[in-house]
Amino acid sequence: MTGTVETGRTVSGRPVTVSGPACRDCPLRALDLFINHTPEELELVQSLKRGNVRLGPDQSLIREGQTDAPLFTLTEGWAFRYKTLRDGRRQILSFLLAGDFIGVQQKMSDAAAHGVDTLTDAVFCVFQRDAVWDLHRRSPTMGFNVTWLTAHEESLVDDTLLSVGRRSAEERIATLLILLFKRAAALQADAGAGGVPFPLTQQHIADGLGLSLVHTNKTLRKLEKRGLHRISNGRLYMRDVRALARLADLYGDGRPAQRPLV
Amino acid sequence: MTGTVETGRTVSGRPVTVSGPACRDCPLRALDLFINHTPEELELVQSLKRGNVRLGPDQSLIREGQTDAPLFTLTEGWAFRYKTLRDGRRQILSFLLAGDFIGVQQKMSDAAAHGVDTLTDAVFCVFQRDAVWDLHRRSPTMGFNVTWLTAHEESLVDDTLLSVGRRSAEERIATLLILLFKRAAALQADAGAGGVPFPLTQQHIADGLGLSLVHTNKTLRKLEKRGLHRISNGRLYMRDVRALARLADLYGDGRPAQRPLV
DNA sequence: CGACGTGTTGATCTCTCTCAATTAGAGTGG
DNA sequence: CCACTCTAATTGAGAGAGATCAACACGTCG
Repeated sequence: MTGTVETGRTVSGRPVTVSGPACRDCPLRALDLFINHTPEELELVQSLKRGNVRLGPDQSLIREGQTDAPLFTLTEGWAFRYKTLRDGRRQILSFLLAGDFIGVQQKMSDAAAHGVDTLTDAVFCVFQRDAVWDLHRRSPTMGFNVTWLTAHEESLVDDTLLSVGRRSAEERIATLLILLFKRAAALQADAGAGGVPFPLTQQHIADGLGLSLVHTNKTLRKLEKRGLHRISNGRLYMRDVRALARLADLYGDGRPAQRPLV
Repeated sequence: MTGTVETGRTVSGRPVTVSGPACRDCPLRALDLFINHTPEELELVQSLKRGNVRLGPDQSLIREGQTDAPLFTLTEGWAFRYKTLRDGRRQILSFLLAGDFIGVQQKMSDAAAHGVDTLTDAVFCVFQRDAVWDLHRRSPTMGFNVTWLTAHEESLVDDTLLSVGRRSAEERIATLLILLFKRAAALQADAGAGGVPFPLTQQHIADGLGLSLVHTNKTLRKLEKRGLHRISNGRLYMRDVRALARLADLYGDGRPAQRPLV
C-alpha cells in the first residue's frame, strides 16, 4: 500500500488517488469467479490505470448527459446505472457489483448517456479515456474480454427488459431477488448461508423494475409474509428459492462461465 | 454475382449459400452511415464469412435457448430479438435493421439466449462461430468495432428499458416511432420525404413496448387521429415530429457517429 | 367461399398508481 | 436522556391506465 497520493485529477469532486493495490494485487483476482490474466496483461491494464476514486453512498460517479467520462471498474461496493425523464421519472438500467466495467457505452453511444450513482461506499479504478482502444490495440485477449463484458452487461439489461415489459410486480421482484442474490453470493467466499449484502432501498427496487414505491413495498411485504425471502439490516436472505424461482419463471440456473476481470 | 452455390451448411432449415456480393461489394458500404474499412479489413471479414442465408418474413433465424448459433450480420430486411416466458408472454428486446450484428451476446451470456425472427424478407451474412475472437486477434481495429457495435446495441436496449419502465403508452409509442424512423431513414438514400418502410404489426409494437395488443391499437389510433403520424401499406410517415418528440421527451436529436459495419 | 391474420372498437375488470398518514430508526443538539 | 428531524418503510383508500374479453371489419389466399 503506497499511502494516499493524489494525482491532481478529480472525478465528481473527489480526488483521484494512486492509493489502492496494484492490478497484480487486485482483491478481485482472488475470487475464482474471474479468469486468470497473464503478468503481461496485468501490466498492460496497470499502465492504463489512472488511479482510484472512493465515493460514499448515494454519490454520483457519472452524471446523466455527461459524455466525456473516463472508464471505470467497480472494485468494491455497489452502484447502479440509470436514466431519467425530464419530469424526474427514473429508470435504473442495471445494478453494478464488484468486477463490473463502466463507461464503454458512454463513448460509443449516440443516445444520451446514463448516470451512475453509488449505493454504498465504493471504490473505482479509473482508466484513461481511450483505454478501450489501447486494450484492443495492445492485447487481443484483453480486447476480447472487453467485448465479452459489454455483451454480458447487455444480457443483464435484456433480462430486466423482459421483466419490466412482461412480468407482474410479484414476478419482477422474485426475479430481481434471485438474480441479485446470485451475483452477490458469487462475490463472497462464504456462499449464501447467512444471506448476502443488499444495500438497495425500496425506491431503488421500484426504479429498477418500473414500479411505484408503494406497490413495491406492498409486494415485497407479501412475499416476505409468505416466507419467500427476508430483507433486514441491509442483508437479503433467501427463504424459499424454489417458490421464488417458480414465480420468476427463470430458465436453468445458469452458472455463469468464468468472466474476465477487464 | 456468383450464382447460388450451396455450402452444405444449413441455418434454420435454410441452406447457407455462397451467393451474394463479396464484402468488398457489400451494398451497405455505399451508405456513408458506415465508416470505410481498409482492403485488409475487408479481406479479413471475407475470410471469416461462411456465406449467406435468406429468409422470408416471420421466420426464425435463432431459436430461444439455442446457444450454439453462429454470428450474423443483417444485410437486408428487418428482424428482431426477443425473449418469452413459459406461458407465452413475449418481450421484443430490439429491432434489427441492415448493418446490425447478431449473436455476440449469445456466446457471452450465462443467461438464457434470446430468439431472432425476421419481419421481412431478409439476408444475413453468416460467420463462423469464433469470428469474434479471430477479428480481435487479427485486427485490433475490427475488434474495437465489435465492441463498439455491442455497446451501441446495449444503448438501444437501455432506451427501450427506460420507455417500458417509465413512459406511458402514448409516450412509448411516440418514442418508438421516432427512433425507428430515424434508423430506417438513415438507411435509405432519399431521406424521409415519402416515409420509411415499417414492417411491424401492432403485435410487434405491443411486444416491443410491454403493452397489450388492444391498448397498442387504441393508442396508435389516437396519435394518428391527432395527426402525429400515419402508418399505411407498410410505411411510416411522420406528420408532426415536434409533437411526437415532445411526447417522447427525447434528449437531443443525436445524430449517430459514423458506425462500423462489422 | 371459408379460413386466417391483422386491425378496430366497445365494455368491463384489475393491477398498479397516486394521495395521505402513520410508524420505525438513525442521527443531532441540548 | 429527551425532543427534534429526516429518511425509509408501512398501510389504507380511491382513482386510473392499461389488460382482458368479445365482436366485427377487411384483405389475402388456397
